[in-house]
Amino acid sequence: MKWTDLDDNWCPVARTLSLVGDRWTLLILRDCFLGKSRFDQFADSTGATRHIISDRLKRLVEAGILEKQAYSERPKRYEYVLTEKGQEFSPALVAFKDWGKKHLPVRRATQG
Amino acid sequence: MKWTDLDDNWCPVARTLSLVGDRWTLLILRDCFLGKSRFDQFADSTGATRHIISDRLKRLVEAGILEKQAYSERPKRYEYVLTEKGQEFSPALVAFKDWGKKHLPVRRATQG
DNA sequence: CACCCAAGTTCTGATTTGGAACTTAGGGCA
DNA sequence: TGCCCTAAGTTCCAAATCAGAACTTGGGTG
Repeated sequence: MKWTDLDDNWCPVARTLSLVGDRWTLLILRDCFLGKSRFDQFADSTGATRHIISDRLKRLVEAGILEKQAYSERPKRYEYVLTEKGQEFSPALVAFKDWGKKHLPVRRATQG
Repeated sequence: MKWTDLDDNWCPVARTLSLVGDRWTLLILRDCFLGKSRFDQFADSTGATRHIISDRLKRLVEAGILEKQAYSERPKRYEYVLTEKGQEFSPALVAFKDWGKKHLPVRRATQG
């Protein structure tokens, strides 16, 4: 079964997972909620390869969760910002955060 | 970067994702909240291969999110039930459900 | 004995990922 | 003009993961 085969599943959880059901996608969304918006920020912050960042941003834009906006014209440069649909995803990340804080205490410091 | 390299990340969302940050793991947890508990139920319901189910159940048990309980002695048979730690993950799945219901209407019926 | 069940494990080929280098379209400055 | 810098990707190949099907284990049933 492929990733996107879940997009018409009867279950809304499964449909949601067909879009955001992977580590890197969710980390990118976390970064968006932390105010990050640029390609290199996502790459540095998540630790994913540029290849993955590129792919995931494409999916998120297609899904209408992020919007690609030019912030510079001559060198064309884009940033990615949450749409309203994307903003409304915050309860899920908050739930992840709360669960992680309670059940997965950090053992040693790492850079984010 | 590997899966489990996130388990000591400063961010609780990242640490949570190191355990449950994939499609199949989250679908298995959804099934648990729907009352399912057996290997074949997970395989049938999620559409993941038996290989994946086996691997994910192992991780979830190791992480203390599920507990393996024998429900038959002679043929030894096990089922998987949510621990309290697992139960407390429900807000995240509820958030996924709500978001999916609102933003990803189903287009055609599929079997779950 | 032949066939069925549940819970896995094993196998092989296909897909995805990781990591590093490269590209594109300029800007700064000597 | 030449050289290095930035930001946003793309490309390459080897390594890891996955899909799908078959097989295994330890019984039970007719």
